[in-house]
Amino acid sequence: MISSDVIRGYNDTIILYLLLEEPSYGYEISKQIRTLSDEMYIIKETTLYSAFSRLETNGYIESFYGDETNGKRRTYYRITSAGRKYYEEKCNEWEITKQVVEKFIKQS
Amino acid sequence: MISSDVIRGYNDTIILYLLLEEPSYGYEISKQIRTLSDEMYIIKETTLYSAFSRLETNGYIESFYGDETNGKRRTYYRITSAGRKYYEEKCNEWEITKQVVEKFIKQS
DNA sequence: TGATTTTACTACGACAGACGTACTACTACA
DNA sequence: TGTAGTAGTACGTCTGTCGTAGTAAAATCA
Repeated sequence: MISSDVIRGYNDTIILYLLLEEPSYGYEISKQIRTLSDEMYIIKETTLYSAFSRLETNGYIESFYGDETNGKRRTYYRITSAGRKYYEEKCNEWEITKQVVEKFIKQS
Repeated sequence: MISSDVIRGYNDTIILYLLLEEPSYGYEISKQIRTLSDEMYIIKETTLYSAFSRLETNGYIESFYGDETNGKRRTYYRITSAGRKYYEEKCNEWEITKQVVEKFIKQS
């Protein structure tokens, strides 16, 4: 299990990645993060929804209501072109971050 | 330049790494981070000194006063065995974090 | 000799992101 | 009818980072 502090800077990036192909909604994204990470990272609900609102405020995603549901009404999110651009930047930043961190890590 | 949010979870680890071989002090560590990261990451003074106090509170480092100085009196820090153990754990965690994050990153 | 720069650190308050807890609301199914 | 699963909201707290400012002593330079 990963501590939230180390992944903190990448929550937004992870969410954007999961919206690249098609719009999705909170509960689904939360499950995808869980399974794609092999249960190594389970995002907290409150963290996820506050990320959505931050991303929307910043213009990286847009929300709309869906019809079909298996419970409470879903809020779907769609990535914007600004969001795609931001995602690309974060991917580049990741490469640099990785290089920097690894100067201070002893590989076992 | 790396944004502080992405490296946030690794400030403590970076500091501990720089104390593995021999005790050091704030100003020196700050310069080492700067040069070792090729100017990619420049830690803020306040961030650094608050990390020291956190690490000491947690028993990962110990402080003592040095004699020689080129300015104000230095506070040196020495890593403890608990600190070494914590560092090792963080290195292992890094490997996992890296794997997880890279599932959500598109390499260019 | 006096002024400025560099070294080395401290104090204090603000802010953002993550999180705990609790709650709402609707569907499916036994 | 009630329990589990789906889907999301509200609210307050905590931690780490950072901006700003200030202290203090040695080194450097004019």
